[in-house]
Amino acid sequence: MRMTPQRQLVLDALRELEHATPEQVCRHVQRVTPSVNITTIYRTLELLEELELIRHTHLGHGPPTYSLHEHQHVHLVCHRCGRVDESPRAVMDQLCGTLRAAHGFVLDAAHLALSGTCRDCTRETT
Amino acid sequence: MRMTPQRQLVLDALRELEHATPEQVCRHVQRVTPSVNITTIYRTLELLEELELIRHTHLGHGPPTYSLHEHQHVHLVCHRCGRVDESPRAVMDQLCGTLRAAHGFVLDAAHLALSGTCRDCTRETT
DNA sequence: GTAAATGCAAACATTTTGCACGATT
DNA sequence: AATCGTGCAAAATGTTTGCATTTAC
Repeated sequence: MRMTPQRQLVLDALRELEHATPEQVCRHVQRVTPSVNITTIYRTLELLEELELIRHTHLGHGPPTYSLHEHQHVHLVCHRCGRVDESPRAVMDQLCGTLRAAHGFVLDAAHLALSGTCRDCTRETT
Repeated sequence: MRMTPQRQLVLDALRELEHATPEQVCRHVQRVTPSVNITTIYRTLELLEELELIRHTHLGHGPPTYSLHEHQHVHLVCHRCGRVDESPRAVMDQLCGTLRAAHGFVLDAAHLALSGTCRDCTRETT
């Protein structure tokens, strides 16, 4: 496989943005090289994910967000304001064990976000 | 607000299907009344959700799935075979407390699914 | 009768595919 | 030269909107 400029640009973008949708990666890449097509972004993200250099997370509504593979954490999405907070993977350890025991289900804590109401929005409600 | 046949049909569909995407609801409804348009399905689902009669869950890829509001549980989605398992809400209780203490984040356990590898797929890998 | 709800067509957003052209080895 | 990667256009998918018509109250 070849390390083309486009592929390097996508990796650089994710390193800088930490996590981003395909659209956001595209805009970031196009600031440096405007000719890069969004199709290439999609194909590159897919490829880099197969190589396990990156991974994607579903935050709920809207497109998935991609990040470097080592950038592992649990995402907490507020369904009122949309804010995305992060928590260390370890908060899921106990749940992880429970699900494995009860269902044989091996949890991938980082792939899906958790949804709820963030501190600020909770305060506003009361 | 009016209880139209279409709205009743959507509720009936969700009662029978337990959880379903807008597309699946539409197909189910159209078996009885083929004239119902998918636009109406979308609008009805949105309305019924505002009334808190139903809710939706993001299982990861693909469209959201809707279910009756009282039908609350945690969804476990296998990212290898796509199978969706269910677990009682209570398995999230401890995590729920941890997140509230650490982030002030009030978890909505049912809105997003958990992703991982199901028992069968885990067995196959080994 | 009136406001609300529906159906239809078209717009929209996101992602995927086919194919010809260009770059890399 | 052969293969792999890219850009472009078009298709596919999922969802939303505008508007005329119909329906429930």
